[in-house]
Parts: sequence; C-alpha cells; structure tokens
Amino acid sequence: MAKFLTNREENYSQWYNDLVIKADMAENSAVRGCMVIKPYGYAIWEKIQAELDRRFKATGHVNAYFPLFIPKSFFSREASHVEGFAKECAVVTHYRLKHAPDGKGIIVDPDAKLEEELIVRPTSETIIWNTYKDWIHSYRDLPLLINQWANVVRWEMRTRLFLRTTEFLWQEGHTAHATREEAQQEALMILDLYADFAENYMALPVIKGVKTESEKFAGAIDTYTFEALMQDGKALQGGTSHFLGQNFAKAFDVQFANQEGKLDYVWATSWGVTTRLIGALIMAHADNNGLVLPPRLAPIQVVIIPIYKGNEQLGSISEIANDLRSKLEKAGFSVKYDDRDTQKPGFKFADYELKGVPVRLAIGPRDAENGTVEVARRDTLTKETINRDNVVTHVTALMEEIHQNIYRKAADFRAENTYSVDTWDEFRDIIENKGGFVMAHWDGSTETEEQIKNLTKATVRAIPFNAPAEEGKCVLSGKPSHRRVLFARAY
RNA sequence: CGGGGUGUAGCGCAGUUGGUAGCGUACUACGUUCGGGACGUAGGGGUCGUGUGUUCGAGUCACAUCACCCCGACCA
Repeated sequence: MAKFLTNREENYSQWYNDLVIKADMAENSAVRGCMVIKPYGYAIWEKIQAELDRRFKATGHVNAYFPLFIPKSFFSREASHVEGFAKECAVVTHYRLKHAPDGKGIIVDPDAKLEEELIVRPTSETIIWNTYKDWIHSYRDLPLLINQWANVVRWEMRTRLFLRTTEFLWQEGHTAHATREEAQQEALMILDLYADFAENYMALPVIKGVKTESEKFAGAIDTYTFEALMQDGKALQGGTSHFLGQNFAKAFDVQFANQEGKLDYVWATSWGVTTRLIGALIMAHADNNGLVLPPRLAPIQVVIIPIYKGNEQLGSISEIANDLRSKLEKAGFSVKYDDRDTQKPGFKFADYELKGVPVRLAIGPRDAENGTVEVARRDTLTKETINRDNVVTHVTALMEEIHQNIYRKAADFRAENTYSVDTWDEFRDIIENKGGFVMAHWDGSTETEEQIKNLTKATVRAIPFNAPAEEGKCVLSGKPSHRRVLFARAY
C-alpha cells in the first residue's frame, strides 16, 4: 500500500506535499504563492470555522467585515506595527487598465494613479481601530467584541500549501475594553478557547505560553501562543492571541469617557487562527497511507462501500446501506455511500484511507446474508465484523475512541520528543539530530535568543504558562534563569 | 534575492547522430469483473513554456525570455 505517496520517513516535506495534492485538499494556482483550496480541503476549513464561530459567539463576540484595502497612511500610525509588516505588503497603486498603444494586450493606465496607495491587508488592526474611534465614546460602548472571517495577504518569499501562502484565510478578533485587566483576561480566555478547540476538535495537544519580545506580534504588549509538535520534530504555532495594551488606541486616538466622566484610552486585544491549522492537522496525524482526520473535523465521518457482483446484488446491498446511512445521519454523522460502479472496492478502500475518513463500513453478500457489516477504522487500520443492529451505537463509541486514540498518539509522540536539557552540547545535539521540543534555561535576553537561533535555527516557541519556577543557568550564556522555556525549530 | 533543477497529452515521464512525437496512467465506449488500488477490445486528446536565429528540415543546436519546483535569508 501507499505506493502513491512519498514515504514519510524518507522525505517528510515531500510526503506532506504529496498528501495535500493526492488527498485533493489543495493545489498550487496560476498565481505565484497562492493556493486553490479544493472542496475537500475547504470542507475541513468550514468545520473548523463552524466550531470556532460557535465558540466565539458563545463568549459574546459578533462577526463583522472590514475592507480588504487599507490606506497606506494608516499603517505608519503605530511604529512597531509598520516595522513588522512593511516588508511583506502588497500595494495597490492604480485603479484602471487600458489597451496598450501598440495594440498588444493591456497595461496599467499611468493616468489612473491613486492619490494614496492602498495596502492589501496583512492584518486589520489599523483599519479597525480607525473605525472603532467613531464607535467608542463611553464606557457604555465597551467592551466591543468583534470577529471577522477574512482573507489576508502577506508577500512571502517561499510558500507551501496551507503552511505558508501569499494569501490565506483566517479569523481575526479585535476587542476593545475599559480596563487593562479585562483586555488581558480576554486575550487569555481566547487562548484557552483555541487550545481547547485544538485538543477537542483537532485531537492536537498544545502548549500554551507567552512569546518572547522578538517573537511577539508587531504592536502587541504580549503575544500568547499555543504550540504543537509535528511528526518531523518541528514546532508549529497554532494561533496567537495578543494583548495590545493601549498602543492602537493611542495611535488612532480611541478614547472613552469612563464612569467618572474622565477620558481614557481603551485597552485592546486581537487574536487569530488561519488555514494553517489544516497543515497542522495533516502533519500531526497523517501516516504513510494518507490523512488521518479527527472525527469531529472530518467532512465525511463514515463511508459505506458495497461489495457486490451484478446489479441485483448491488440492489439488495444498497437497500441495507441506505438504511444504515439514514440511521447514522439521524445520529448526527456525515455519511457517504459510495456506490460508484466504476471503481472496485479495493480502490475505494485505499482512496478513503488517503482522505482520512475515520470509519469505513463495507457490506458484501456475506454480510447481507448474516446481518453483519465490516467496520474499519482509519487510525489503526484494523477491521472487525459487527452485527448490523449495533452499527449506530458502535460507530458512536468508535468515533470517540478514535479521537482519544489519535490525541493520545500525538501526546505520546510529544512526550517522547520533549527533552529537558541543561548543557549547550546536549541542546545542540538534540536540535540538530533528533528534533522535538527542548525545555531549557534561557537568560531572557534578545541577544542570547538571537545567537541560539543563528547557531541552531531553534527559537523560543513560548515561555510556557505551566513551567514551574526553577533556578538554573542559561544553556548558552550561563547567566541565571528562573524557569525553563520551550525551544524548537519551527514552521 | 542568492544557489540548484525542471518545462513534451489532465498527471508522471521517454524521445539516440537534427528527419515531422511516444510510453505509463487518467479519460470515453462496450464487455467481463467486484471481500484491499481489475482486465480485454476500440477510441479521443499535443502550437513539444515563449520568442528569435542556424538549417532543405528543430522537441533535439544557439541566443534570449517567461514560468514553476527544491534548498537558503524573511514570515502565521
């Protein structure tokens, strides 16, 4: 099996690329650096969206939509923000095309130059805070809890499907609060929301923490992150939640009258996750047979495949299959009955394994006669035959078990690949030869962090919240440190 | 933006000393198959990335150009 996929152990990044294409999730487009998300990949995104959107609303947020274009001048309002994004902005300079004078093709009309150039949003803080200025006047207008689902553009040098593309989809929450404490709580609450989603929907164990000065969002006071370990030993940042302090409020002059009638700048957060989560899903769980999707995000949770000779057999098996399908659908599962006569069962088995469908039911003449059905699970590739009457209860329990199992596998993998390291030699050896998470002491200085990055390509992924206080010496500089931080090479 | 590589059927590729383009797969039709990626027969599909040049003749040689992929620097 798996002869159609590059072997994961042989060439991890080729395996990943093959998988995205062959599982029909996405492909490169005619536009450099931009991908086409195909229906199967987009269906996963829709599931991610649906659950996150539900959770955002359950915590008091509402959706809105702000413009794709941002006046260039807005960007320069917040100094570190410009600094962070300037190098990767797409800029609209003209608003019209015309036929070339020589009659060959069309050109940008030089007479249609924009008065002020527009930036294609790499993130929306500036346009949103410029708008909030008009919306917020009193403490009664607060908190303002808004999210938007949008596309953004960051002009990247090198791109990879889902992991880094020039244009990508995400959600960005932008909230405004009356007090520092409330904004900080919001940022942390969202981080918890993300982490809970990762664990319960993506079956992905994550580490929550705060970013270092050099890794934090341009314009933030604090950036909170959740980090996951991929199967090649590299870390992937799942998403971030920022406490922005009053930086944007001051830059855009967003003040409100508090209960005493005094003017004060509002406190802000912003937070987002992107289609990159799909990349994380792939790299955390998939194997040499293809995708392994956690049941709660699988577009197809159960596939039913008939095994038959001739039309009358197909007819009677279809009757059973359709009955099972409607029962499963009633129980809340998304089910596909694949009765295509153009593919053989073996082909379908391999194909749905490639696509990571969690549970497969096969019904053949033997099953029809015995009142049974063959149940195969994607995560373990094991099969069993059960009584047809028990299908719904069995599948229901199985889905939960599959979720737990792939979560446990990922958690075990992370445990096996997390090292507590005290010497530089050991640090270097593990980063270079084994990969994984390395918990080590660090003196807290940007210079040391930079040096470690230059020497090993490893960065501080997070200062974990749950790291206990522990006296030690920085793994590189030997200076005192009070806790271990999480190092890894990262996507 | 540096270093390397590739452009020939939807996809993966071959194409010798220059002689008018082929294989696998996919696709279409029909038949036989169907409990782990079936087989037979017939068929359709190409400005050989683009341009210019050399030549009686260019997928093949020369020059130019464009695009994409991989590895680095930058990033979610």
